[in-house]
This record gives sequence, C-alpha cells and structure tokens, in this order.
Amino acid sequence: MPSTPAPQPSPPAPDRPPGRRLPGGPVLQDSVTAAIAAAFFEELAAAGYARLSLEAVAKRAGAGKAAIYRRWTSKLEMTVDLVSAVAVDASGTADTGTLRGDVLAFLSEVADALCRPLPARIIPDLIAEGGRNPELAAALFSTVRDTRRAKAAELLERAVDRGELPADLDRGIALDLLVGPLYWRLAVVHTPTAPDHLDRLTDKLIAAFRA
Amino acid sequence: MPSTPAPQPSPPAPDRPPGRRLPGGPVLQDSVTAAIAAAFFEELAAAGYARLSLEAVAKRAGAGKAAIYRRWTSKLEMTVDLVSAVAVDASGTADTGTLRGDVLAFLSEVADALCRPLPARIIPDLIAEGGRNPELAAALFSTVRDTRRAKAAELLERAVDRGELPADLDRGIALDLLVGPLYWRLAVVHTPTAPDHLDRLTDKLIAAFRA
DNA sequence: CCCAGTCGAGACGCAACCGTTCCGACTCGT
DNA sequence: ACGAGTCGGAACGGTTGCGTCTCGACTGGG
Repeated sequence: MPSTPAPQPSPPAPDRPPGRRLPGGPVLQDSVTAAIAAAFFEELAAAGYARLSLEAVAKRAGAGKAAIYRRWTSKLEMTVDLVSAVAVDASGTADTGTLRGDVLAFLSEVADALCRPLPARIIPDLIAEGGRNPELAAALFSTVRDTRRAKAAELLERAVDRGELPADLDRGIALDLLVGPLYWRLAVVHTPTAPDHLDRLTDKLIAAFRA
Repeated sequence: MPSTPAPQPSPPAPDRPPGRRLPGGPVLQDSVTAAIAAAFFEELAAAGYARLSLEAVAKRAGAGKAAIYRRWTSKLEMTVDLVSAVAVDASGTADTGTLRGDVLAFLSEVADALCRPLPARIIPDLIAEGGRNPELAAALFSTVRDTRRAKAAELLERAVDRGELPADLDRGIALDLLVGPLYWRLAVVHTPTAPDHLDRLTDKLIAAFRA
C-alpha cells in the first residue's frame, strides 16, 4: 500500500573504502558517512542549527535516518564532531618570516573562508547558537576557537621575538584586531570589498599593534 | 466544556494610554502591545529567530495569538517592526569635541549593548538569520545597519574636519576597525575584558586610523 | 557459502506550531 | 445604554520533525 510501487533496486554504495566507523569519534571514511557529512553541512548552511532537521539531512544524503542515529546519538554530538573535524584541519598559519607577510596570510585565510558560501552561513549561525546553547559553545570553543586563537598568538609572538612588535604588546587586543574588522565586514555588514582591501587593512593593523 | 472552569475576569489593561495602533507601523503604546513586544524579545533571545514561536510569545505575554496576528501579518514583519523601533532610538552618538572622546563614547555604547543579555543573544542571531533570509537582511540593513553606520561615519568626518584625521582616511576600513574588534571580543569569542579595555582599544584604533 | 551487520526506505505514535476561527467577557466612544 | 471592537483563551485541521522500529536487499568476513 505504500505510495512507491517500484522500490528501485537500492543502488548499493558502489565502492566502499575499508574505513572503520566509530560511534562519537571523528569519522569520514566510508562513502555513506561522507555523504551524510556533506549533506549535514549543506543543510546546516540552509536551515541553521536551530532548524536543522536530521530527516532533511538523511534525505539529502540519500540515506536513512537510522544511518545517522547509528553514528551519532544527537544533533549536538554530530555537530561538534563534524565541525571540529573540518575546523582543525583548516588551520595552516604559514610562517612567512615577516609580520606583514604573516598578517596578510592570516587575513587571506579568514577572508577565503568567509567568502565561501557554506562557511559564510554556518559560522555566524554557530556563533549565535553558542549564545543560547552552552554545551555547544563549550565544545566548539575548546576545539575551534582556542586552537585558532593559539595559532594567531604564535604569529604575534614570532613578531615580538623578531623585534617587529614591542614585548609589552597587548596580545588580547591584538588578537581582536586581527580578526574582528575583517569578520565584521565580511560576515556582519557585508560591505563590498576592494581587491587591495587586505593589503590596506594589514597596514592599519600593524600600526595599531605598534601603538 | 473548556478546561478552565473559572475564566478569571480578564484583568483589563488597567490604564490605557491613548496610543493609536497601526497595522505594520511601529507601535508600542497600549499595554497589550508593550507586553507582546517584551515577550517577543525575551523569546527571541531564548529561542532565536528560526525557532521563535508566536505561540510562545503569546503565552509569555499573557495574550492570545489573535492579539499578535491583529497587529502584524507575519513573524518577519513583526521582527522588522519591533527591532527597528528599539534600534533607531538607541542611537545617541554624542559629540564630545575630540576624536578620542567620540571613539570612546561610541565603543562604550557598543559595549553596553553587547553586555546586556537580551541584545547579546539577539544581535548575533539576527545577523546569522540575515545570511539565509534575504528579506529580513534587507529590512534590517536599511533600518539598522545603515543608520548606525552613518552615525559612525559622522564621527569620523568630524575628526577629519578638525584635522585630527587625514582627509584621505579610508572610511570603510575605519568603520570596520571601530566596531569589529569589540564585537569580535564581546559577541564572538567572549573573552574576559579588563576595565580599561576600551581605553586601550581606543588608543590602538586611533593609531590605525592615522596610519 | 552463509550469516551478521549495514544499507535505503518508510511507517509509527508523539509532540510542537502553524494560521484561523469561535467564544464569552470586557471597555470604550457615542 | 448600546454596539463595535478588542480582550484572553481555546479549539480546529494541517504540517513538520522527533526517535524507534521493521522491512527486504545487499555485502563482506570467516
């Protein structure tokens, strides 16, 4: 009596790499898990965490809901697991040898992320969600924020060691200056941005650091 | 047959100021509308726009859903109306006569807003929601963002006129520098903040403006 | 070669909201 | 004094998502 008279022969995950799967651990080996992860991020960008429906994730992934519940116990655990996985491997703060080069590289990395459509929607959404979901905030802070903030702090410390910045540099304010203005422009007010914007911003930031 | 055997005598809006009510226009005169508006912001802070339920707003306001639908046609219209109303009257950029005084006053105003619990949750949420709701974004941009950005631009222009900043100041970057670092710290990474933070930040910002 | 485990798919009961509509109580302007 | 309009409250049918459970199909390791 179901409405689908001809349930097609169930296209069987064509090639399955030998990836193991862990309940709760970061997993993205087999094709089903990869499809679920991709669908998760697309749905997260489209609907936001608050409205994210695992039903929609499963449908978009071409998977059953059971395939999701077999891997994660809740939306929160799934989010922390998947977001942390992609956030940690996307941390490549190059050491260019000069403060200006490091700052420019750092800003380019941030700008690149915030210009891609999925992160541009997901990041502000998770930040907002963290304000009302302490468990999510704590998990993402320790896996994402602290990691990236430490990377940026290293950048500053290298400049201090080189003598490019004063030893009594206010690290806290400098970190805010590094990310804040660019995040504000790209993710909050969405102002159009000139090609040499990062260059000009870099000059201003270095002047602020040295003040 | 209703479950409430004694529908209490319906406490009748004790004093009703002669406020008019407009469908779609900014309204907050009579006590029912004020109660709905207050409940709306509390629910918005607690649940976020995406999960905001008008049923919950009505219940929290001690009102019927019909009282809401009689005033606004949709959640979006209600949000734009109420948020714009409180956002425009909260724009008091004082003219202190010096760049440093103006910047400090501006930062204090931002910090004050972002430290109160309701705006601290609502603002990031609406920003994230704007990323996936173009209609909401367009409305809030024109009523809130542009207004406040113009106020900040006046602050900078006064400093240029006074000769405190160069005439070729990059206004766009300066506006990002004004708000970005403080927003980043207070609303995104939630770093603890020293009492003299705004003073120190002001010095850095002015140095950046002049670079 | 077979059996345990996963696969996609979907039905299940349950809960929350939606937007509308009706109700009886009350208030205000005239 | 009366009618128009709003009040809080609750019901309506409809939709969506939850988390669980059951199918038959498929597959890989022993």
